Amino acid sequence: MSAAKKSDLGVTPLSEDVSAWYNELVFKAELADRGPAKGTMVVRPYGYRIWELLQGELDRRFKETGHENAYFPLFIPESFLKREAEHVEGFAPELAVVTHGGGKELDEPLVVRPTSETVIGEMYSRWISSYRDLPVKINAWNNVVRWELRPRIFLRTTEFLWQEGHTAHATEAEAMEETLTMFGVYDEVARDVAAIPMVTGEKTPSERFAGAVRTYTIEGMMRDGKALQSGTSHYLGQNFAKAFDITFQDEANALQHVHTTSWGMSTRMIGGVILAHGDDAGLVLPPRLAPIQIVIVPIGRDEQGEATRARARELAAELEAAGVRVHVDDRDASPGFRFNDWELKGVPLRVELGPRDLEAGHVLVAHRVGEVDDKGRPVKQAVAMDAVAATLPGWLDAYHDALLERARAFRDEHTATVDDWEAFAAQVAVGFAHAFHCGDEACEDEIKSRTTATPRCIPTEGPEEEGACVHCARPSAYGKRVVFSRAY
RNA sequence: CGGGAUGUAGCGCAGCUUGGUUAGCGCGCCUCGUUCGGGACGAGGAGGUCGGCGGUUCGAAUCCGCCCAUCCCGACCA
Repeated sequence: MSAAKKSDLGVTPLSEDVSAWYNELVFKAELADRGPAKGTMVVRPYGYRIWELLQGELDRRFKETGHENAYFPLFIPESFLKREAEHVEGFAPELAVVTHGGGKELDEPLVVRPTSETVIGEMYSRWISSYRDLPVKINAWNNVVRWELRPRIFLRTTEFLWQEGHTAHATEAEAMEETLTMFGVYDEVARDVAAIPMVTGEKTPSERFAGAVRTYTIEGMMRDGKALQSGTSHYLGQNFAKAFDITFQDEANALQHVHTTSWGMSTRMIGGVILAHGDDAGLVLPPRLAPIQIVIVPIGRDEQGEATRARARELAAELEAAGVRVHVDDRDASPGFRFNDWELKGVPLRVELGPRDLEAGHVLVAHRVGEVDDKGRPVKQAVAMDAVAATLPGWLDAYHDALLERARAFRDEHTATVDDWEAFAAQVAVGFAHAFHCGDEACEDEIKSRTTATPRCIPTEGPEEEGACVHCARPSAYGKRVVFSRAY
C-alpha cells in the first residue's frame, strides 16, 4: 500500500486542515449529509443515534428537575416577534417568513420559529392568572430555523434540532435559581456524558441572547483551539412577561408580571463532540453517546470464521445483557479494513476475535484512544473470554474519564492569562485568553476585527480582580478577567 | 453582499493551453473465483444531459458571452 494510495482512504488529517477533516469526517462516518436546499442537513442514522442518546440524557435530567415536555407551533404570526424590541432586532436578519399559504397571499406573514419565546409567552399569558399557577416549567423538543449565510453541518445549519426550556416564576430569585440550575445541567451533561470540560460563565452584554437580562453559557474548546458555545441558559427578567402580558395575582391580590427563563442545547453539540475529541484517524466518541460502544470483529474464514462468528455473537449477547451497546461486524471484508472503519466511526472499544484467540480462550481489546505501539497502532489487551462481560463495561467508564482528562489537559495547555496586547493576540490564535476588558462594545468590536476573537464569557471560576483593559487600557469591567477566543 | 476558487460517473480527479474517431483514471458499486490478525487479489461488468442557456465553427468538455450552483475567506449567528 503506497502512501499516495493510503491518503485516499480515511480523512484529511486533523493536524493538516481542520475544516477539510471535519467535513470529510461528517460524510464518511455517515453522521450526516447535506440536504438539497442550501444550509440544510440530513442527519443520518449513525448521527441521529448520537442525538437520541444525548436527548435521553438531557430529557431525564429535565424531568428530574421538575419539567414537562410539550409542543408549540412552528409558525408564529410576524407581529409576535415584534412585541419584544430587542428580540426582533436580534432575530430579524435570520428569519424565514412564509407569505403564501393555500395558494393565496396571507393577511399576516408567518415567521418560521427561530426560537419560541414569543408563542410560548402568548400561551403563558393565557394559562397563568394566579400565583397558584406558578411556576410553569415546560420543555419543548423541536426544530428551529435561522437563515444562515455560512452553514456548516451540525455547527451552523439553517434548520437545526434542539430543545428549548421555558419557565415562568413569581420572583426574580426563583427564576434566577432555575436559570442556574439548567446551566448546571448543561455543564454536567457536557462533562459526564460528552466528556467535554466546559468553561462556564456569563455572556457579556453584546453576546447576550436577544431579549435576555442575563445569559449563561458553556463553552467547549475544540481541537483547533476555537470555542464552541454548546448550551445557553437565560434569565429573561420580565421582558417577555411585559411584551406578552403574562401576569398573575400574588397572595396580596396585587397584579404582577412573571419572571421567565429559557434554555437550550442543540444538535450543534454533536459538532462539539466531533471537534473536541476527534483525531487524524477520525471520530472519537465518548461511550455514553456512542451508538456502538463495543464492536466485535470476528476474524477467519470458512470453518474458522464460522467458529469465531458464533463465539462473537455469544459474547455480544453477554455484553448486551450487561447493558452495553455492542455490534458484531461480520462483514466479508478484511480485518484491517474493518478495524480502520470502526476507528473512523469512533467506536470506543474494539474486540478482536480470531482463531488464535479462540484457541487461547481470550479476546484482544483495542481502545480507540489510548496506548499505541511504535507503529502507531493501539496496544491490544488480552481479556479472558469468560471475563469479557464483567470487565469491559468498567473499561468504558474508565475510557470516558480518560477522554475527559485528555480534553481537559488539551484545554488547559491552550489557555493562558495575558496582560498585554501582543500576548493576547498570540494566545487567541491558539486557544483561550483570560484578559481584562473594559466592557465597552466598541472596544470588543475592535478586538474582533483585529484578531477575530470575541469575549466568550465572564467565567464562573477565577478570582475577583481588576486591571487595565488588554486592548484600550481603560479600567476593567465585570470585576474579573474575561475569556476571549475565536469561536465557531 | 464583498474577496477568492471550482463545476467532467456515487466520491476524488485528469483531459481544456493548441477544438477533431467511441471522454479517461483512481476509489466505490455489481458478478464469479481466490483471500481473512492493520485499509486483499484476479477476471469480467454497470454507471456520463462534460453545471445551464446561447454564440463562434464543418465540428465544442475544450474558444467566447450570460446565467446558475457549490466551496473557501469576511460581516450575522445555537
